[in-house]
Amino acid sequence: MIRFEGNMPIYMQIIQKIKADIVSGKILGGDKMPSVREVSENYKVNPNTVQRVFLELEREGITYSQRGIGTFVCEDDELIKKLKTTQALKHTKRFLEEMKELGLTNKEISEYIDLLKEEHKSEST
Amino acid sequence: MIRFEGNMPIYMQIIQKIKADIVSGKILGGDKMPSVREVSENYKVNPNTVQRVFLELEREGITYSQRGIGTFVCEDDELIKKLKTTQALKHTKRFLEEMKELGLTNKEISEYIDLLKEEHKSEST
Amino acid sequence: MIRFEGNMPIYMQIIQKIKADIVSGKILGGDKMPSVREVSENYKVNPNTVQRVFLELEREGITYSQRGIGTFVCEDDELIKKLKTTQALKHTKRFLEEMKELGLTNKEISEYIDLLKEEHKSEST
Amino acid sequence: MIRFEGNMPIYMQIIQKIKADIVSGKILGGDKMPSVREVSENYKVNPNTVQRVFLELEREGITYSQRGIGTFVCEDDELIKKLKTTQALKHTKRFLEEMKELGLTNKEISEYIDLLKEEHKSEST
DNA sequence: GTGGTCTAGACCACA
DNA sequence: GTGGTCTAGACCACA
Repeated sequence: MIRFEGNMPIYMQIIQKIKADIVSGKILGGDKMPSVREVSENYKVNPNTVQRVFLELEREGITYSQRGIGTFVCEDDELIKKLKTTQALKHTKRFLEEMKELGLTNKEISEYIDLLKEEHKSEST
Repeated sequence: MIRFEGNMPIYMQIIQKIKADIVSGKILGGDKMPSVREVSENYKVNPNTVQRVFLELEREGITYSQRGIGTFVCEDDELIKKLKTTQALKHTKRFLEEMKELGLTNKEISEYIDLLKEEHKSEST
Repeated sequence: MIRFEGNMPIYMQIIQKIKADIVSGKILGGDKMPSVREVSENYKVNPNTVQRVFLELEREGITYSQRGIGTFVCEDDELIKKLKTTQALKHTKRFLEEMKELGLTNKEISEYIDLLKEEHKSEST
Repeated sequence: MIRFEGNMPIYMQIIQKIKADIVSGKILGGDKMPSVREVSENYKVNPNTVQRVFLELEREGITYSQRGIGTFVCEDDELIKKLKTTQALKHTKRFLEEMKELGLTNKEISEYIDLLKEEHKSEST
């Protein structure tokens, strides 16, 4: 169960959750996804919202749907790996740009990361 | 000139840009800010949007306005330092969350950063 | 084995394939069609779907079923020729509509065809 | 005003119409699109349906939206040209495959096209 | 005014 | 049962 946060729209939070599950191997290539109705009940969210999630995932090539049968995770493992790398690079690039913009040096950036890494450890689930 | 990106609302992007300019010393404590109209023309943006930016900056205590004279950057150096730290922590926290969600270890995160740090150096402005 | 494509429903794709096989002479008039179960296993498809395919083919007079014996391709050569023409016209009409909609002239349409005809030759099966 | 046809979903028909208008130059790069509400009233269609149309066009990079301002056609003329070529090639490829599947020769294919080209002329708007 | 998100709910094609 | 389309309508952030 997700607790939906702040400003990010619900459908995006669900997308992120699913992507994370795929990328981290909780959901495997070829797996059948739960149906729109199941996800909708599971997250207490309108089916249309889930529909949108599935549409988006399909458009990104992460899943494919077969009418009357269900929605499946793409079997192309390469694509999934690429997804992970692409996402990671995107986040890192953005982060570095933001930090540089504040006038921080590489060294200072590393210090901030080390600082919060520790916190993450101690409060980790 | 900013090229406005993706989903982040324009007013937030301008706020972030101004904060970065203050924190990195491009704009100094006590400096007069350009007028709403100037910023609006400069960025080709609706004056209402700039108005909102100024309101928010003032609410956060980063600027103060003097009726009929203009808006000025707060002279409190402490506050500016704090602003720098706050922003840096915010970016770092978000970044680590995103990377963890992809299932990346601390070590992998560091590798991504080191990878892009290098690029930043070579193509640096 | 067919790889089912995009949006066209599976049952239609199978119908089209069978029609093409009849029209091109791979299946001959009077031939016994494989059973629903065979087709279903062959294409890894739900028997209901195949049932629907057979129903439709029979409705169009392309096949006829004999209870307890099986389904047979119609022996009427005229009908098969007509089928060929009908299908060809259908495809052509649709194609021309799509191309016109893009604002292409007759000349440009011919150029596209000549271009791809060549490719088809060189990589032909 | 479009009269919506047969099986193709309304939102796709609107997308096709808009793409055709862009590709044929009726709508130019940089133009502001009519608002969701306007299109919705214009076509007597639910705003959500139009929303979906705009989403799709944006995802394909054909338009971009600015919150609170409106939706605009992408200014990249190259992209629009590419769109035209891509679409044309896609249609042609599919068409040739279908016709080959019927066992038709290149010459026969050309004959079908010439046949219908004529009709298109005589009944053209 | 303009786009974005979400709910509620109907109806359909397909398997 | 499963996904796909569409309507009606609310509420919001943004400009």
